[in-house]
Amino acid sequence: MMSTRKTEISSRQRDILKFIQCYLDEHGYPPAIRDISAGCGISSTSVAVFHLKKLEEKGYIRRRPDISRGIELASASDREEASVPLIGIIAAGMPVPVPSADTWSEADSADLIKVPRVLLAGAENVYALKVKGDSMQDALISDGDIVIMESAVVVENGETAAVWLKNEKEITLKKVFREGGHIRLQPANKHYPAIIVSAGNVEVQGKVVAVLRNLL
Amino acid sequence: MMSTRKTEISSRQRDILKFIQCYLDEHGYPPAIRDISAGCGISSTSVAVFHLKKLEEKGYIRRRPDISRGIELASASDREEASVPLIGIIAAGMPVPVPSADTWSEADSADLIKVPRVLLAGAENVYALKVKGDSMQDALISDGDIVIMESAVVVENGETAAVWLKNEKEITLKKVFREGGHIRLQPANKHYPAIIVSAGNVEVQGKVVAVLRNLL
DNA sequence: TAGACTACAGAACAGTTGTTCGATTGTAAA
DNA sequence: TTTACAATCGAACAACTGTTCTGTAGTCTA
Repeated sequence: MMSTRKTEISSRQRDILKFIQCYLDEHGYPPAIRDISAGCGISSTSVAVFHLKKLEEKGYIRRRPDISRGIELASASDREEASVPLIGIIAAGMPVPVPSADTWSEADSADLIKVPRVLLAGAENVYALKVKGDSMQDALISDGDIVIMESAVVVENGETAAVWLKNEKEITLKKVFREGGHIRLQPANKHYPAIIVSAGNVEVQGKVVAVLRNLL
Repeated sequence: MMSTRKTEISSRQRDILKFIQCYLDEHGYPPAIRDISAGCGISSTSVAVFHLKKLEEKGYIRRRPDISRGIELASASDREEASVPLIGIIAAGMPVPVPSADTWSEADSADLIKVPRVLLAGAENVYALKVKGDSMQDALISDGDIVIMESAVVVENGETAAVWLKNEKEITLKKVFREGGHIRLQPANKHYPAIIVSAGNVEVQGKVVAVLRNLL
């Protein structure tokens, strides 16, 4: 019963795990077994293999047999971020840019921004817009914010969307509720009033997935 | 003069570059030359080597000679995100958790969140807090938002900080301005009034670096 | 004490992988 | 046409690297 529990690892194993993370950070590719041995002061590759097996059993890493440097961290840091194209700006009196089919295939790395994948919650066909002006403070959105959008022309009740009001010729970010022929647009800031508009006056431009704000 | 300019790459080279990115995304380690050949429909490793040299000359990748899978992307996607410890919640009537010295050394991967490094703008000693309640809507911050903070006890004029008001026993996020003995706390939402407090009543808990909001 | 387990070392083997050389083809410039 | 160069193929070599085997040593438990 004194045996190590599944999630517990020895100090040597923690060393190795940390070394792998650092090496990956520094080089962009994983270390070879001999790199690990040397880096952790182990004088035999078999010892590294031994601990690597433990780490794999305990779920900290994954390995591909017979593949050089085929070590993956279970906390797969790479998979936890996505590249999203920044395709334009969003402001009150302006329709939002609409992503074209090849927005995502043409990797114009200049306009790609990194977003933690957890923020995306599995959404696909996402793109980013930079907010211009203070017209969306009722949506708790500030000038300079980055809004992550998902392509959509319909939204579920209660979801936040970028809505184009045809009559007013205005873009607004609000929670959308269908209510008997009319549509209620509810600001995120509860101190602001909801507005009721006719279904024909609204055009959903996309769902709001996330908001990034940089204060520095 | 018709020769390819430095930044231009052939379609084959773009293919290879894209393949490397995808492979890295999928596996967590770079492809071997033979993986590239197979993945791009090239039947000789020397052709891949040939194009890899071009890509390196043009600055798109870096290579380590004689190292298996020793390919680094110049756009170092890995270096573009940071892990930030999520150490607690922030709410109106509660002092914010203060990070201890070993908050950053003890990698409790459970409470680490990934943040694009561009959002950090070089800030160090950053930590994350989850916002509880709607008390900070004047700061354009919503219930459920993640606030990225930087340890600091002093702030420059105009910077946004988490401020503890001793008399009111309340946390608030505001822009801080020193104005002749007093301090003006300015909400991000311009429709809300600034408040003036005595210097002795404020205690800066940290700078606000960024805000993440997930609507889905 | 014997048995089981963890941790380590050294070495040999085999598979993976980077490198290099020679040869071929197509296009564009001299 | 000749020359130059980009792009390709095939094959062989050498280095890198993962795997495995044989030992040794220390600790804990029955």
